[in-house]
Parts: sequence; structure tokens; C-alpha cells
Amino acid sequence: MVAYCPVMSMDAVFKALADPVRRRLLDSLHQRNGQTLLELCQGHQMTRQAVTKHLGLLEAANLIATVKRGREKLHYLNPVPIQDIADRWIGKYERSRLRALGDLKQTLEGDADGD
Amino acid sequence: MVAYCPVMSMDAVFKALADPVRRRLLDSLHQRNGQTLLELCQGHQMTRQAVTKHLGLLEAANLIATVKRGREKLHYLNPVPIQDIADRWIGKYERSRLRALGDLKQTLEGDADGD
DNA sequence: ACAATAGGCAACCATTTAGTTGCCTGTCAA
DNA sequence: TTGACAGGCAACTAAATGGTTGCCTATTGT
Repeated sequence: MVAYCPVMSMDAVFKALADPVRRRLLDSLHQRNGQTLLELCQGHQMTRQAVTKHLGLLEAANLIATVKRGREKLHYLNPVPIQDIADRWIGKYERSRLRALGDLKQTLEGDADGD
Repeated sequence: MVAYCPVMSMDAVFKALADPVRRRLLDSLHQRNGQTLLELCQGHQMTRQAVTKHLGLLEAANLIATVKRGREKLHYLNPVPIQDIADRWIGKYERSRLRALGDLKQTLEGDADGD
């Protein structure tokens, strides 16, 4: 097995997820894994080549893995980087959830009254 | 209190998080909430105006809230949209974590042997 | 009153991005 | 073996992005 690099550029993952087309592609693979390029093009109002570029970004971010089978190419979802972001980045905001808005509330009150 | 709209364009949140500068700004507010614009500019190798634009995107995505106090502007982190994405989008990939790579493994084996 | 401070706004520029078209290669099936 | 199918690659275009400079307004402190 390939040793998984913990954060193969977290930035690439964030950037890859920034586009709605790419998120739809991931959603599509989530529904049915192992689709070919043409299958993934279904329902997207753009050329095959455009979809290829999006898939290239997803692959660069390690969000999908591909396998060639004969003349077609199968695409597989890799949810690990998403999980990684959830753990390493989102997690810390989760914890501070209540505190953050509390600070704002306190400032608003202090501005008017100082209580 | 303002009724919080569950998903005030999830796309805006993803796009806002796509830039490392904006993630650093959020991290900075996470460390010390309620900073002024000039405070947030500290350590960023760019003009105040550039930072203002980044903060504008973060505010549009509802990731920060601002309060004017005199001539300065205080910025407060709002972690709710991040939480929202974690719950509504990332969550479903978490669940399929094992299945996804399992599919790929099966294809690879099937390609060679069919076991 | 006035200089300094905090910030807003608009125009402009360079780079990146998202998409296109056109053409080429490799595989499969009749 | 040859035509159809799946996909790769490169050049080009339009629009979005990230940054700048220049100037303006409002607040503050002396």
C-alpha cells in the first residue's frame, strides 16, 4: 500500500472543492463510484475536455484516483483528504463555536451599556 | 436576533475558504476575536485594501461579522457556515470512507485476477 | 481647529481560471 | 482491417481573481 501523505497540500484540496462543478463530480462519484469520463460528463453542460480539466484538479488534490481499463478510464472517489480537512481544520472552529458569537454579543452590549 | 439562514449560498463559503490568505484571516480571528482591520493586516504581505477585499468575501459568505466602533471596524468570526458545510456536505463523505477505496481495490484485483 | 489615524471606494493591471475548438492516439468490434 | 468509440493534448479566449495606486471621508486626540 502507498503510505498516505497526511496533507498533500491542503490548499489544493480547498481549491478543488471551491468549484460547484467539481463538487458535483464528487457527488456523482459518491452516488456511483468508478464511472468513466463520458459517464461523468452526463448532465454537465460543457465539453468533455472541460470535465477532464476539472477531474485533473480533483486528481491533483488526491480527491479521486483513476484506473485505465481498456480504452476507458474509471474514476474513484478518495474521501480521505476531505476527512483530513474536517479533522485538521474544521475541527478547531467547531470547538470555538459558542465562544465566537459570545464575543460579538459582548461587544455589542458593551458598546451600548458596558454591562 | 437575526434568524440564521441555513445555507446562505454554500458556494460562497467554499470559495471564501479556497484562498490561503482568507483562511489565515479566519485563523487569526480564531486566535483573537474582534480585531480591527489594521490588526488583521499585520503579518500579511499586502496592502490594507487587499485585505479589505478578502474580508469582504468572508463577510459575504457570512463567515465574519463586523461592527463599527468609532473610526475602527471590529471583525468577529462566525463559525456557523463552516459547521454547516461539515454537517451537510463533508458528513456524507465521511460515512462512505471505507466503501470508496474498497471499490477501487476490487476493480484493481478484478482487472488482474477476478478474485 | 487641525493633524493624524482608520478605513472606504474606484480605477487599473497581471495572472489564473474555466471554457472552447481542433486534432491526434489507442482500443474495440464487425 | 477499418470505422467507431474513449480519451489525451495544445492553443486560444473571456472572465474572474488578487493585487496595486490614488484619493476621499470620518473620527480622534491634542
